[in-house]
Amino acid sequence: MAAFNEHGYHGTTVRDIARRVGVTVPALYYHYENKQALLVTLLETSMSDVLGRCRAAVAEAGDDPVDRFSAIVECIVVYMANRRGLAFLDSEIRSLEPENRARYVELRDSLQYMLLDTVEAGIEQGSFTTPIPADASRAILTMCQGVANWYRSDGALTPSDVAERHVLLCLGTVGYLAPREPAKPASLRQARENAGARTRDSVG
Amino acid sequence: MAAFNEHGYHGTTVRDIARRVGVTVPALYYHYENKQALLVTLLETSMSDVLGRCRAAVAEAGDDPVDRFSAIVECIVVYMANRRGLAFLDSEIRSLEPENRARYVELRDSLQYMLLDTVEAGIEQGSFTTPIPADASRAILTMCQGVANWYRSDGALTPSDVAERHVLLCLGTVGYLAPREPAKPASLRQARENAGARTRDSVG
DNA sequence: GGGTCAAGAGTGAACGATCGCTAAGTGGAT
DNA sequence: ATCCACTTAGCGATCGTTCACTCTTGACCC
Repeated sequence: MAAFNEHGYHGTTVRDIARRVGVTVPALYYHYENKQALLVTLLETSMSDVLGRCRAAVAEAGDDPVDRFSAIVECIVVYMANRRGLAFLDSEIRSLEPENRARYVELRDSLQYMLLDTVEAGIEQGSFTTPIPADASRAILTMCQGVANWYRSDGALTPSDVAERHVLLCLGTVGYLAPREPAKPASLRQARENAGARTRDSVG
Repeated sequence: MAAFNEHGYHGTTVRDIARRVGVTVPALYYHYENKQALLVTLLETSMSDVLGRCRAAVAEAGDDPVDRFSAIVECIVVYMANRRGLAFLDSEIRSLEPENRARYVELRDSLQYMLLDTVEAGIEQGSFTTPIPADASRAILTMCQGVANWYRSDGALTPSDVAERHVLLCLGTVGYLAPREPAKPASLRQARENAGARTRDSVG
């Protein structure tokens, strides 16, 4: 993953991967069919992982669409910040053969639909106001995945900090306005109330 | 650009580039020092181009931070939708040698600061309410550049449509709330008023 | 329990192909 | 005569991949 992330798929040599793992090249070919299989395995397990975590987070979040939405965003951002190696996720799918690419896109779409479901639920109950939930969901997923591109663990913000900020940003993107009843995580509730407070100040 | 976009930097052969251009390989080397120079030229001219367009758009937009902000977002998205070949922009900078990479990052930062300036101006006049303008600016730039990754010209939306929607989304991201005096482009004014209308409905 | 054998996991060496790049030469315009 | 734009041919290096082989482990039969 580190190698693919540093040099890209074509820029990474099988010899380099073997060296990092600490085995010889034919040993890699004993476990994986070819170079592409290495990338496919990496992409699919990673995407499945983040998808699974988001499903779990959403299940824990309860019934409120706003909580569910926040949980997904938080989950994705924390994952991306903690595992920066996945920055290349979306930029290397062009190196996949069609059927491998299709399987990966399917996983990614699951995540986007999950997001879209909560956004639409939020709109239905009046919490979210965006007239274009599908575009908003795609944009949010893009900006959350983008975190992996710039986050550095030696910076000032922890992954949780970044996640909290992105929850705030994303709530704005879907047109969330009014502050709500206290949510479960204290940090999220605080961020949301901050947004709500400023909202009220500005609206007057 | 098409070749780099399809296969990535390392995945593109000099022979392929030469073939697409319609010349032989040494003819390329007569005009460019090496393969990297081809990528550098492409990245820098493209980034300078979008930066110049944004500067022009912001100059035309007048003094209102909201108008200026909207103009930048619209400009970037239209550019990305029209020239999809630039999708690889941010994913190929890792293939650059350090000094080339630094020059490109500098250009990109100019764009981000331009965005940040308008966001902060908007906050100062009370139009935008986000407490984290820097994070918002970065997130917005990420999601606007992301348009190049999925936009297809054979889809239902024109570049202008997509730009309009992203203006709406991005206004939400920076915490824009109240509808304002009519702006210049009718489509933008309409989108903004839609957002405002729904905002008022929801807040009650 | 000792001998046999098959499978698993890995190695060193090398294959053909293709890569980025260049030396040397050609034709035409100034 | 000289430079520009470009060509053909081919260089050495490196790529993904495979061949043939070794070593270890564990199951099996007598």
